[in-house]
Amino acid sequence: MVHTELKLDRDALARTLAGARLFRGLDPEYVRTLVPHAAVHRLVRGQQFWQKGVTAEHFHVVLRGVLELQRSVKGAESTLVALFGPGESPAIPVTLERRPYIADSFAATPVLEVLRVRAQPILDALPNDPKLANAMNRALLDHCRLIHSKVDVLAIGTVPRRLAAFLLDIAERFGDELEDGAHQVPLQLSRQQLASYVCARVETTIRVMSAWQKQGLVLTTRDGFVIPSLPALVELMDLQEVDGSSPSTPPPR
Amino acid sequence: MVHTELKLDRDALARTLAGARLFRGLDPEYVRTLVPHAAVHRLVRGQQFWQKGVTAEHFHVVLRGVLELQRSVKGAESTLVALFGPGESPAIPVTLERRPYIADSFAATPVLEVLRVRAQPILDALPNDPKLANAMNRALLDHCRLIHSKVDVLAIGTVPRRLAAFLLDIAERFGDELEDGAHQVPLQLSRQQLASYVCARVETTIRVMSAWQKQGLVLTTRDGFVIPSLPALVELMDLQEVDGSSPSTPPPR
DNA sequence: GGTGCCCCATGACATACGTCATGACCCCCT
DNA sequence: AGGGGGTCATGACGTATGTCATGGGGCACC
Repeated sequence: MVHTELKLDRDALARTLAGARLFRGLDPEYVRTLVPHAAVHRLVRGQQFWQKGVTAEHFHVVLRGVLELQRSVKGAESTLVALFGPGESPAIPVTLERRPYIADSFAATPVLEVLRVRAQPILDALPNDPKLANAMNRALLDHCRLIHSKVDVLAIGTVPRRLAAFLLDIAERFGDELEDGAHQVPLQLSRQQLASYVCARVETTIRVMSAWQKQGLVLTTRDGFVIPSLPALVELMDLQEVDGSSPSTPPPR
Repeated sequence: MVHTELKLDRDALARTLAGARLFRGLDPEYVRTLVPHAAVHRLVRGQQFWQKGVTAEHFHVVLRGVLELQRSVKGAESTLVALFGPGESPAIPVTLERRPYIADSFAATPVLEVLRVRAQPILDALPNDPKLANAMNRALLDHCRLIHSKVDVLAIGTVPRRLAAFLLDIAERFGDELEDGAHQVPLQLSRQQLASYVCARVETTIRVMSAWQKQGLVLTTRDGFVIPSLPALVELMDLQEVDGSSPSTPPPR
Protein backbone atom coordinates (compact mmCIF):
# COMPACT_ATOMS: atom_id res chain seq x y z
CA MET A 1 0.00 0.00 0.00
CA VAL A 2 2.88 2.31 0.78
CA HIS A 3 3.98 2.16 -2.82
CA THR A 4 0.81 3.92 -3.85
CA GLU A 5 2.04 7.23 -2.48
CA LEU A 6 2.69 10.00 -4.95
CA LYS A 7 5.72 12.24 -4.66
CA LEU A 8 4.48 15.78 -4.29
CA ASP A 9 6.32 18.89 -3.20
CA ARG A 10 5.20 20.77 -0.13
CA ASP A 11 3.42 23.47 -2.13
CA ALA A 12 1.36 21.02 -4.12
CA LEU A 13 0.39 19.21 -0.94
CA ALA A 14 -0.47 22.47 0.76
CA ARG A 15 -2.73 23.45 -2.12
CA THR A 16 -4.40 20.06 -2.12
CA LEU A 17 -5.04 20.24 1.61
CA ALA A 18 -6.42 23.75 1.37
CA GLY A 19 -8.74 22.71 -1.43
CA ALA A 20 -10.12 19.61 0.25
CA ARG A 21 -13.71 19.83 1.39
CA LEU A 22 -12.87 18.31 4.74
CA PHE A 23 -10.60 21.22 5.59
CA ARG A 24 -12.70 24.00 4.14
CA GLY A 25 -13.32 26.92 6.44
CA LEU A 26 -10.30 26.20 8.58
CA ASP A 27 -7.57 28.66 9.46
CA PRO A 28 -5.13 28.51 6.47
CA GLU A 29 -2.32 28.83 8.97
CA TYR A 30 -3.45 25.67 10.69
CA VAL A 31 -3.98 23.74 7.50
CA ARG A 32 -0.37 24.40 6.56
CA THR A 33 0.78 22.69 9.73
CA LEU A 34 -0.78 19.50 8.42
CA VAL A 35 1.45 19.33 5.35
CA PRO A 36 4.08 17.13 6.98
CA HIS A 37 1.38 14.65 7.96
CA ALA A 38 -0.27 14.51 4.57
CA ALA A 39 0.23 12.41 1.46
CA VAL A 40 -1.59 11.70 -1.73
CA HIS A 41 -2.09 8.10 -2.79
CA ARG A 42 -2.90 6.88 -6.26
CA LEU A 43 -4.43 3.47 -6.92
CA VAL A 44 -5.65 1.61 -9.96
CA ARG A 45 -8.98 -0.15 -10.21
CA GLY A 46 -9.37 -3.07 -7.89
CA GLN A 47 -6.35 -2.18 -5.81
CA GLN A 48 -6.96 -2.33 -2.08
CA PHE A 49 -6.39 0.76 0.01
CA TRP A 50 -7.01 -0.30 3.54
CA GLN A 51 -8.04 -3.47 5.23
CA LYS A 52 -10.78 -4.26 7.68
CA GLY A 53 -9.52 -4.70 11.21
CA VAL A 54 -6.59 -2.32 11.03
CA THR A 55 -6.89 0.67 13.33
CA ALA A 56 -7.81 3.84 11.46
CA GLU A 57 -5.10 6.42 11.96
CA HIS A 58 -5.72 8.70 9.03
CA PHE A 59 -8.33 11.05 7.68
CA HIS A 60 -9.08 10.70 3.99
CA VAL A 61 -10.44 12.85 1.24
CA VAL A 62 -11.11 11.44 -2.18
CA LEU A 63 -9.54 13.71 -4.78
CA ARG A 64 -10.26 11.87 -7.99
CA GLY A 65 -12.16 8.73 -8.89
CA VAL A 66 -14.35 6.69 -6.61
CA LEU A 67 -13.46 4.60 -3.58
CA GLU A 68 -15.48 1.55 -2.75
CA LEU A 69 -16.12 0.21 0.72
CA GLN A 70 -16.63 -3.51 0.85
CA ARG A 71 -17.61 -5.31 3.96
CA SER A 72 -17.59 -8.98 4.67
CA VAL A 73 -19.74 -9.82 7.64
CA LYS A 74 -19.38 -13.20 9.23
CA GLY A 75 -21.82 -15.63 7.73
CA ALA A 76 -23.06 -13.33 5.03
CA GLU A 77 -21.07 -12.71 1.91
CA SER A 78 -19.32 -9.43 1.38
CA THR A 79 -21.40 -6.44 0.45
CA LEU A 80 -20.59 -3.16 -1.19
CA VAL A 81 -21.30 -0.76 1.62
CA ALA A 82 -20.85 2.59 -0.06
CA LEU A 83 -19.11 4.57 -2.76
CA PHE A 84 -17.14 7.75 -2.04
CA GLY A 85 -16.47 10.29 -4.75
CA PRO A 86 -14.37 13.44 -4.99
CA GLY A 87 -14.58 15.64 -1.92
CA GLU A 88 -16.02 12.93 0.28
CA SER A 89 -14.33 11.51 3.34
CA PRO A 90 -14.68 7.78 3.83
CA ALA A 91 -14.30 6.15 7.23
CA ILE A 92 -14.66 9.38 9.16
CA PRO A 93 -16.47 7.77 12.10
CA VAL A 94 -13.88 5.12 12.78
CA THR A 95 -11.03 7.59 12.40
CA LEU A 96 -12.58 9.98 14.90
CA GLU A 97 -12.90 7.16 17.39
CA ARG A 98 -9.60 5.53 16.56
CA ARG A 99 -11.34 2.26 15.97
CA PRO A 100 -10.44 -0.46 13.49
CA TYR A 101 -11.80 -0.18 9.99
CA ILE A 102 -15.00 -2.16 9.64
CA ALA A 103 -14.66 -2.62 5.89
CA ASP A 104 -12.06 -3.08 3.18
CA SER A 105 -11.62 -0.33 0.65
CA PHE A 106 -10.76 -0.57 -3.04
CA ALA A 107 -10.42 1.70 -6.02
CA ALA A 108 -13.63 1.50 -8.04
CA THR A 109 -12.44 3.63 -10.96
CA PRO A 110 -9.45 3.15 -13.27
CA VAL A 111 -7.59 5.66 -11.16
CA LEU A 112 -8.28 6.72 -7.60
CA GLU A 113 -6.48 9.50 -5.79
CA VAL A 114 -6.92 9.98 -2.09
CA LEU A 115 -5.52 12.58 0.24
CA ARG A 116 -4.47 11.00 3.47
CA VAL A 117 -3.63 12.89 6.66
CA ARG A 118 -2.42 11.48 9.96
CA ALA A 119 -5.24 11.54 12.46
CA GLN A 120 -3.31 12.13 15.66
CA PRO A 121 -2.44 15.82 15.23
CA ILE A 122 -5.97 16.54 14.14
CA LEU A 123 -7.52 14.61 17.00
CA ASP A 124 -5.22 16.48 19.37
CA ALA A 125 -6.30 19.83 18.00
CA LEU A 126 -9.98 18.96 17.96
CA PRO A 127 -10.86 19.88 21.56
CA ASN A 128 -9.53 23.40 21.14
CA ASP A 129 -10.36 24.29 17.59
CA PRO A 130 -14.07 24.99 17.00
CA LYS A 131 -13.57 25.41 13.27
CA LEU A 132 -11.95 22.03 13.05
CA ALA A 133 -14.69 20.46 15.12
CA ASN A 134 -17.30 21.96 12.85
CA ALA A 135 -15.49 20.67 9.80
CA MET A 136 -15.68 17.18 11.29
CA ASN A 137 -19.31 17.84 11.97
CA ARG A 138 -19.90 18.56 8.32
CA ALA A 139 -18.10 15.41 7.29
CA LEU A 140 -20.11 13.32 9.73
CA LEU A 141 -23.32 14.78 8.38
CA ASP A 142 -22.25 13.80 4.87
CA HIS A 143 -21.53 10.34 6.12
CA CYS A 144 -24.95 10.04 7.75
CA ARG A 145 -26.54 10.98 4.45
CA LEU A 146 -24.55 8.28 2.67
CA ILE A 147 -25.52 5.50 5.04
CA HIS A 148 -29.07 6.69 5.01
CA SER A 149 -29.26 6.46 1.26
CA LYS A 150 -28.17 2.84 1.54
CA VAL A 151 -30.99 2.19 4.00
CA ASP A 152 -33.40 3.82 1.60
CA VAL A 153 -32.21 1.56 -1.19
CA LEU A 154 -32.50 -1.60 0.87
CA ALA A 155 -35.87 -0.68 2.32
CA ILE A 156 -37.60 0.22 -0.93
CA GLY A 157 -38.71 -3.27 -1.90
CA THR A 158 -38.03 -5.61 -4.80
CA VAL A 159 -34.71 -6.00 -6.56
CA PRO A 160 -35.69 -3.86 -9.56
CA ARG A 161 -36.73 -1.07 -7.22
CA ARG A 162 -33.57 -1.34 -5.17
CA LEU A 163 -31.51 -1.26 -8.34
CA ALA A 164 -33.41 1.72 -9.66
CA ALA A 165 -32.93 3.56 -6.39
CA PHE A 166 -29.21 2.83 -6.42
CA LEU A 167 -28.73 3.87 -10.02
CA LEU A 168 -30.63 7.09 -9.42
CA ASP A 169 -28.50 7.71 -6.37
CA ILE A 170 -25.19 7.37 -8.17
CA ALA A 171 -26.58 9.25 -11.17
CA GLU A 172 -27.34 12.16 -8.90
CA ARG A 173 -24.01 12.00 -7.15
CA PHE A 174 -21.62 11.19 -9.97
CA GLY A 175 -23.61 11.70 -13.16
CA ASP A 176 -23.61 14.44 -15.77
CA GLU A 177 -26.58 15.53 -17.79
CA LEU A 178 -26.08 15.23 -21.54
CA GLU A 179 -27.57 17.73 -23.97
CA ASP A 180 -30.45 15.42 -24.85
CA GLY A 181 -31.61 15.12 -21.27
CA ALA A 182 -30.01 11.74 -20.73
CA HIS A 183 -27.76 11.22 -17.77
CA GLN A 184 -24.36 9.66 -17.98
CA VAL A 185 -22.74 7.98 -15.00
CA PRO A 186 -19.02 7.61 -15.66
CA LEU A 187 -18.68 4.79 -13.20
CA GLN A 188 -17.98 1.30 -14.38
CA LEU A 189 -19.56 -1.12 -11.94
CA SER A 190 -19.81 -4.83 -12.65
CA ARG A 191 -23.14 -6.59 -12.26
CA GLN A 192 -21.50 -8.26 -9.28
CA GLN A 193 -20.89 -4.91 -7.65
CA LEU A 194 -24.41 -3.71 -8.38
CA ALA A 195 -25.78 -6.92 -6.94
CA SER A 196 -23.56 -6.57 -3.92
CA TYR A 197 -24.83 -3.08 -3.15
CA VAL A 198 -28.51 -3.91 -3.46
CA CYS A 199 -28.11 -7.24 -1.66
CA ALA A 200 -29.20 -9.45 -4.53
CA ARG A 201 -27.68 -12.31 -6.52
CA VAL A 202 -25.63 -11.58 -9.60
CA GLU A 203 -28.00 -13.50 -11.84
CA THR A 204 -31.01 -11.57 -10.65
CA THR A 205 -29.21 -8.30 -11.19
CA ILE A 206 -28.10 -9.37 -14.65
CA ARG A 207 -31.66 -10.26 -15.60
CA VAL A 208 -33.00 -6.91 -14.52
CA MET A 209 -30.21 -4.95 -16.17
CA SER A 210 -30.58 -6.95 -19.39
CA ALA A 211 -34.29 -6.23 -19.51
CA TRP A 212 -33.66 -2.54 -18.91
CA GLN A 213 -31.01 -2.49 -21.58
CA LYS A 214 -33.53 -3.86 -24.09
CA GLN A 215 -36.17 -1.40 -22.98
CA GLY A 216 -33.68 1.42 -23.20
CA LEU A 217 -34.18 2.29 -19.55
CA VAL A 218 -30.55 1.92 -18.50
CA LEU A 219 -27.71 1.39 -20.92
CA THR A 220 -24.40 -0.14 -19.91
CA THR A 221 -21.56 1.45 -21.83
CA ARG A 222 -17.87 0.86 -21.95
CA ASP A 223 -17.19 3.27 -19.11
CA GLY A 224 -20.35 3.32 -17.05
CA PHE A 225 -24.07 3.74 -17.47
CA VAL A 226 -26.40 5.96 -19.40
CA ILE A 227 -29.90 6.66 -18.17
CA PRO A 228 -31.89 8.13 -21.05
CA SER A 229 -34.72 9.22 -18.82
CA LEU A 230 -34.48 9.63 -15.07
CA PRO A 231 -38.25 10.09 -14.68
CA ALA A 232 -38.83 6.71 -16.31
CA LEU A 233 -36.63 5.07 -13.69
CA VAL A 234 -38.21 7.06 -10.89
CA GLU A 235 -41.63 5.97 -12.03
CA LEU A 236 -40.53 2.37 -12.14
CA MET A 237 -39.22 2.77 -8.61
CA ASP A 238 -42.27 4.51 -7.16
CA LEU A 239 -44.86 2.67 -9.16
CA GLN A 240 -44.91 -1.10 -9.25
CA GLU A 241 -47.39 -0.81 -6.46
CA VAL A 242 -50.49 -2.97 -6.60
CA ASP A 243 -53.09 -0.24 -6.80
CA GLY A 244 -52.22 2.76 -4.68
CA SER A 245 -55.58 3.06 -2.99
CA SER A 246 -54.56 2.45 0.61
CA PRO A 247 -52.91 5.58 2.05
CA SER A 248 -50.74 3.42 4.32
CA THR A 249 -51.55 2.63 7.92
CA PRO A 250 -51.36 5.94 9.78
CA PRO A 251 -49.92 5.63 13.30
CA PRO A 252 -48.64 2.46 14.92
CA ARG A 253 -50.29 0.41 17.56
CA MET B 1 -48.18 18.18 21.02
CA VAL B 2 -47.73 21.28 23.19
CA HIS B 3 -49.89 19.67 25.83
CA THR B 4 -47.27 16.98 26.33
CA GLU B 5 -44.96 19.40 28.12
CA LEU B 6 -44.27 18.77 31.77
CA LYS B 7 -44.17 21.59 34.28
CA LEU B 8 -40.74 21.59 35.85
CA ASP B 9 -39.04 24.22 37.93
CA ARG B 10 -35.80 25.79 36.74
CA ASP B 11 -33.67 23.69 39.05
CA ALA B 12 -35.12 20.42 37.88
CA LEU B 13 -34.64 21.44 34.27
CA ALA B 14 -31.07 22.56 34.97
CA ARG B 15 -30.29 19.19 36.54
CA THR B 16 -31.87 17.33 33.65
CA LEU B 17 -29.89 19.33 31.13
CA ALA B 18 -26.66 18.82 33.00
CA GLY B 19 -27.28 15.10 33.17
CA ALA B 20 -28.11 14.61 29.51
CA ARG B 21 -25.54 12.75 27.47
CA LEU B 22 -25.78 15.28 24.68
CA PHE B 23 -24.53 18.06 26.95
CA ARG B 24 -21.93 16.08 28.84
CA GLY B 25 -18.52 17.69 29.01
CA LEU B 26 -19.85 21.16 28.40
CA ASP B 27 -19.19 24.18 30.55
CA PRO B 28 -21.83 23.99 33.34
CA GLU B 29 -22.13 27.75 33.10
CA TYR B 30 -23.15 27.45 29.49
CA VAL B 31 -25.56 24.61 30.06
CA ARG B 32 -27.41 26.76 32.57
CA THR B 33 -28.05 29.38 29.89
CA LEU B 34 -30.05 26.77 28.00
CA VAL B 35 -32.61 26.35 30.77
CA PRO B 36 -35.03 28.95 29.36
CA HIS B 37 -34.96 27.14 26.02
CA ALA B 38 -35.53 23.70 27.43
CA ALA B 39 -38.59 21.65 28.24
CA VAL B 40 -39.41 18.07 29.09
CA HIS B 41 -42.22 16.34 27.22
CA ARG B 42 -44.06 13.25 28.30
CA LEU B 43 -45.98 11.07 25.87
CA VAL B 44 -47.90 7.83 26.10
CA ARG B 45 -47.47 4.90 23.79
CA GLY B 46 -48.46 5.58 20.21
CA GLN B 47 -48.63 9.32 20.70
CA GLN B 48 -46.92 11.29 17.97
CA PHE B 49 -44.12 13.65 18.89
CA TRP B 50 -43.16 15.34 15.67
CA GLN B 51 -44.23 15.07 12.12
CA LYS B 52 -42.33 14.52 8.92
CA GLY B 53 -41.92 17.68 6.89
CA VAL B 54 -41.85 20.15 9.76
CA THR B 55 -38.56 21.99 10.11
CA ALA B 56 -36.49 20.69 13.00
CA GLU B 57 -35.89 23.49 15.46
CA HIS B 58 -35.02 21.53 18.56
CA PHE B 59 -32.43 19.18 19.89
CA HIS B 60 -33.75 16.16 21.74
CA VAL B 61 -32.53 13.76 24.35
CA VAL B 62 -34.58 10.76 25.36
CA LEU B 63 -34.81 10.64 29.14
CA ARG B 64 -37.07 7.67 29.69
CA GLY B 65 -38.68 5.11 27.45
CA VAL B 66 -38.07 4.60 23.76
CA LEU B 67 -38.85 6.85 20.82
CA GLU B 68 -39.66 5.33 17.47
CA LEU B 69 -38.89 6.89 14.11
CA GLN B 70 -41.30 5.90 11.41
CA ARG B 71 -40.82 6.90 7.84
CA SER B 72 -43.25 6.69 5.00
CA VAL B 73 -41.46 6.89 1.69
CA LYS B 74 -43.50 7.59 -1.39
CA GLY B 75 -44.59 4.37 -3.06
CA ALA B 76 -43.33 2.11 -0.30
CA GLU B 77 -45.19 1.64 2.91
CA SER B 78 -43.96 3.18 6.11
CA THR B 79 -41.00 1.61 7.81
CA LEU B 80 -39.68 1.72 11.31
CA VAL B 81 -36.39 3.52 10.81
CA ALA B 82 -34.88 3.36 14.26
CA LEU B 83 -35.45 3.24 17.99
CA PHE B 84 -33.91 5.74 20.41
CA GLY B 85 -33.50 4.95 24.07
CA PRO B 86 -32.45 6.92 27.14
CA GLY B 87 -29.49 9.20 26.49
CA GLU B 88 -29.81 9.07 22.75
CA SER B 89 -30.55 12.04 20.56
CA PRO B 90 -32.89 11.39 17.68
CA ALA B 91 -32.92 13.59 14.58
CA ILE B 92 -29.57 15.20 15.30
CA PRO B 93 -28.58 15.50 11.64
CA VAL B 94 -31.67 17.36 10.52
CA THR B 95 -31.56 19.65 13.53
CA LEU B 96 -27.96 20.60 12.85
CA GLU B 97 -28.86 21.47 9.29
CA ARG B 98 -32.22 23.04 10.10
CA ARG B 99 -33.89 20.76 7.64
CA PRO B 100 -37.38 19.29 7.82
CA TYR B 101 -37.83 16.05 9.71
CA ILE B 102 -37.69 13.12 7.32
CA ALA B 103 -39.71 10.83 9.56
CA ASP B 104 -42.54 10.85 12.05
CA SER B 105 -41.80 10.05 15.65
CA PHE B 106 -43.90 8.21 18.19
CA ALA B 107 -43.62 6.94 21.72
CA ALA B 108 -42.84 3.22 21.58
CA THR B 109 -43.10 2.60 25.33
CA PRO B 110 -46.02 3.18 27.70
CA VAL B 111 -44.35 6.38 28.75
CA LEU B 112 -41.76 8.41 26.88
CA GLU B 113 -39.98 11.44 28.28
CA VAL B 114 -37.91 13.64 26.03
CA LEU B 115 -35.81 16.66 26.81
CA ARG B 116 -36.26 19.27 24.12
CA VAL B 117 -34.04 22.31 23.67
CA ARG B 118 -34.43 25.07 21.13
CA ALA B 119 -31.84 24.66 18.42
CA GLN B 120 -31.17 28.29 17.54
CA PRO B 121 -29.12 29.34 20.57
CA ILE B 122 -27.09 26.17 20.31
CA LEU B 123 -26.50 26.55 16.58
CA ASP B 124 -25.45 30.15 17.23
CA ALA B 125 -22.94 29.08 19.84
CA LEU B 126 -21.59 26.18 17.82
CA PRO B 127 -18.98 28.07 15.74
CA ASN B 128 -17.28 29.43 18.85
CA ASP B 129 -17.58 26.64 21.34
CA PRO B 130 -15.33 23.67 20.65
CA LYS B 131 -16.76 21.67 23.53
CA LEU B 132 -20.23 22.11 22.15
CA ALA B 133 -19.08 21.14 18.67
CA ASN B 134 -17.45 18.02 20.01
CA ALA B 135 -20.57 17.13 21.92
CA MET B 136 -22.45 17.29 18.63
CA ASN B 137 -19.77 15.15 17.05
CA ARG B 138 -20.32 12.54 19.71
CA ALA B 139 -24.04 12.58 19.06
CA LEU B 140 -23.49 12.29 15.32
CA LEU B 141 -21.21 9.33 15.84
CA ASP B 142 -23.92 7.66 17.89
CA HIS B 143 -26.33 8.35 15.11
CA CYS B 144 -24.04 6.84 12.49
CA ARG B 145 -23.81 3.70 14.57
CA LEU B 146 -27.58 3.49 14.75
CA ILE B 147 -28.15 3.81 11.03
CA HIS B 148 -25.33 1.42 10.39
CA SER B 149 -26.89 -1.22 12.56
CA LYS B 150 -30.02 -0.91 10.45
CA VAL B 151 -27.96 -1.50 7.32
CA ASP B 152 -26.43 -4.53 8.95
CA VAL B 153 -29.85 -5.92 9.72
CA LEU B 154 -31.19 -5.38 6.22
CA ALA B 155 -28.08 -6.72 4.54
CA ILE B 156 -27.80 -9.94 6.49
CA GLY B 157 -30.14 -12.04 4.38
CA THR B 158 -33.39 -13.88 5.00
CA VAL B 159 -36.19 -12.67 7.21
CA PRO B 160 -35.30 -14.97 10.14
CA ARG B 161 -31.75 -13.68 10.02
CA ARG B 162 -32.83 -10.06 9.82
CA LEU B 163 -35.19 -10.60 12.73
CA ALA B 164 -32.50 -12.30 14.76
CA ALA B 165 -30.09 -9.46 14.06
CA PHE B 166 -32.66 -6.90 15.10
CA LEU B 167 -33.63 -8.69 18.29
CA LEU B 168 -29.99 -9.10 19.23
CA ASP B 169 -29.46 -5.42 18.56
CA ILE B 170 -32.27 -4.25 20.82
CA ALA B 171 -31.33 -6.87 23.40
CA GLU B 172 -27.87 -5.38 23.56
CA ARG B 173 -29.10 -1.82 23.68
CA PHE B 174 -32.15 -2.07 25.92
CA GLY B 175 -31.98 -5.51 27.49
CA ASP B 176 -31.02 -6.73 30.94
CA GLU B 177 -29.42 -10.03 31.74
CA LEU B 178 -31.42 -12.16 34.15
CA GLU B 179 -29.77 -14.37 36.74
CA ASP B 180 -30.25 -17.49 34.63
CA GLY B 181 -28.38 -16.04 31.68
CA ALA B 182 -31.51 -15.17 29.76
CA HIS B 183 -31.91 -11.66 28.44
CA GLN B 184 -35.00 -9.60 28.92
CA VAL B 185 -35.90 -6.77 26.58
CA PRO B 186 -38.49 -4.55 28.26
CA LEU B 187 -39.75 -3.21 24.99
CA GLN B 188 -43.16 -4.13 23.76
CA LEU B 189 -43.09 -4.15 19.96
CA SER B 190 -45.95 -5.48 17.88
CA ARG B 191 -45.26 -8.00 15.11
CA GLN B 192 -46.17 -5.17 12.78
CA GLN B 193 -43.39 -3.03 14.19
CA LEU B 194 -40.88 -5.86 14.01
CA ALA B 195 -41.91 -6.53 10.42
CA SER B 196 -41.64 -2.88 9.61
CA TYR B 197 -38.08 -2.65 10.91
CA VAL B 198 -36.81 -5.71 9.09
CA CYS B 199 -38.75 -4.87 5.93
CA ALA B 200 -40.92 -7.97 5.86
CA ARG B 201 -44.64 -8.66 5.86
CA VAL B 202 -46.47 -9.03 9.14
CA GLU B 203 -47.49 -12.59 8.36
CA THR B 204 -43.94 -13.68 7.66
CA THR B 205 -42.77 -12.09 10.87
CA ILE B 206 -45.57 -13.72 12.81
CA ARG B 207 -44.64 -17.13 11.41
CA VAL B 208 -41.02 -16.77 12.39
CA MET B 209 -41.78 -15.44 15.84
CA SER B 210 -44.34 -18.18 16.45
CA ALA B 211 -41.83 -20.83 15.50
CA TRP B 212 -39.24 -19.31 17.79
CA GLN B 213 -41.74 -19.08 20.60
CA LYS B 214 -42.39 -22.83 20.30
CA GLN B 215 -38.70 -23.60 20.13
CA GLY B 216 -38.07 -21.38 23.12
CA LEU B 217 -35.68 -19.20 21.16
CA VAL B 218 -37.50 -15.93 21.71
CA LEU B 219 -40.42 -15.52 24.05
CA THR B 220 -42.93 -12.71 23.74
CA THR B 221 -44.09 -11.59 27.15
CA ARG B 222 -46.59 -9.04 28.34
CA ASP B 223 -44.04 -6.25 28.34
CA GLY B 224 -41.46 -7.22 25.79
CA PHE B 225 -39.29 -10.15 24.85
CA VAL B 226 -37.19 -12.72 26.60
CA ILE B 227 -34.26 -14.34 24.86
CA PRO B 228 -33.25 -17.43 26.85
CA SER B 229 -29.99 -17.83 24.98
CA LEU B 230 -28.30 -15.15 22.98
CA PRO B 231 -25.76 -17.56 21.49
CA ALA B 232 -28.57 -19.68 20.08
CA LEU B 233 -29.92 -16.67 18.23
CA VAL B 234 -26.47 -15.64 17.10
CA GLU B 235 -25.86 -19.09 15.74
CA LEU B 236 -29.14 -19.03 13.88
CA MET B 237 -28.11 -15.70 12.43
CA ASP B 238 -24.60 -16.68 11.42
CA LEU B 239 -25.35 -20.19 10.41
CA GLN B 240 -28.09 -21.00 7.97
CA GLU B 241 -25.33 -20.96 5.38
CA VAL B 242 -25.26 -23.66 2.76
CA ASP B 243 -21.88 -25.17 3.47
CA GLY B 244 -19.22 -22.62 4.26
CA SER B 245 -16.61 -23.93 1.88
CA SER B 246 -16.26 -20.92 -0.39
CA PRO B 247 -14.22 -18.23 1.39
CA SER B 248 -16.12 -15.48 -0.46
CA THR B 249 -14.87 -13.77 -3.58
CA PRO B 250 -11.79 -11.88 -2.46
CA PRO B 251 -11.34 -8.55 -4.24
CA PRO B 252 -13.69 -7.08 -6.80
CA ARG B 253 -13.19 -6.87 -10.53
C1' DG C 1 -74.13 -7.74 25.86
C1' DG C 2 -73.13 -6.61 21.40
C1' DT C 3 -70.25 -4.45 17.90
C1' DG C 4 -66.12 -3.07 15.91
C1' DC C 5 -61.24 -2.98 15.75
C1' DC C 6 -56.64 -4.52 16.31
C1' DC C 7 -53.32 -8.10 17.10
C1' DC C 8 -51.94 -12.76 16.60
C1' DA C 9 -52.32 -16.99 14.13
C1' DT C 10 -52.60 -20.35 10.28
C1' DG C 11 -53.55 -22.16 5.65
C1' DA C 12 -53.56 -22.01 0.41
C1' DC C 13 -51.64 -20.06 -3.35
C1' DA C 14 -48.70 -17.01 -6.37
C1' DT C 15 -44.36 -15.15 -7.44
C1' DA C 16 -39.92 -13.00 -6.90
C1' DC C 17 -35.75 -14.49 -6.28
C1' DG C 18 -32.01 -17.69 -5.14
C1' DT C 19 -29.62 -21.83 -6.96
C1' DC C 20 -27.54 -24.62 -10.32
C1' DA C 21 -26.11 -25.46 -14.96
C1' DT C 22 -24.59 -24.16 -19.46
C1' DG C 23 -22.67 -21.28 -22.97
C1' DA C 24 -20.75 -17.08 -25.45
C1' DC C 25 -17.45 -13.58 -25.33
C1' DC C 26 -13.29 -11.26 -23.98
C1' DC C 27 -8.72 -10.78 -22.02
C1' DC C 28 -4.48 -12.51 -20.30
C1' DC C 29 -1.05 -15.88 -20.05
C1' DT C 30 2.07 -19.58 -21.56
C1' DA D 1 -3.08 -21.49 -31.01
C1' DG D 2 -4.72 -23.19 -26.94
C1' DG D 3 -6.10 -22.98 -22.07
C1' DG D 4 -7.80 -20.57 -17.94
C1' DG D 5 -10.54 -17.23 -15.72
C1' DG D 6 -13.66 -13.45 -15.48
C1' DT D 7 -18.11 -11.23 -16.89
C1' DC D 8 -22.48 -11.30 -19.05
C1' DA D 9 -26.31 -14.02 -20.44
C1' DT D 10 -30.21 -17.37 -20.28
C1' DG D 11 -32.90 -21.45 -18.91
C1' DA D 12 -34.89 -24.81 -15.39
C1' DC D 13 -36.14 -25.50 -10.95
C1' DG D 14 -36.80 -24.98 -5.82
C1' DT D 15 -37.92 -22.10 -2.08
C1' DA D 16 -38.63 -18.09 0.77
C1' DT D 17 -41.74 -14.89 1.22
C1' DG D 18 -45.50 -11.91 -0.33
C1' DT D 19 -50.68 -12.11 -0.98
C1' DC D 20 -55.23 -13.24 0.19
C1' DA D 21 -58.54 -15.31 3.19
C1' DT D 22 -60.28 -16.90 7.58
C1' DG D 23 -60.66 -17.19 12.52
C1' DG D 24 -59.89 -16.54 17.57
C1' DG D 25 -58.92 -13.48 21.50
C1' DG D 26 -58.58 -9.08 23.82
C1' DC D 27 -60.19 -4.43 24.52
C1' DA D 28 -62.74 -0.12 23.96
C1' DC D 29 -67.05 1.96 23.02
C1' DC D 30 -71.97 2.34 22.42
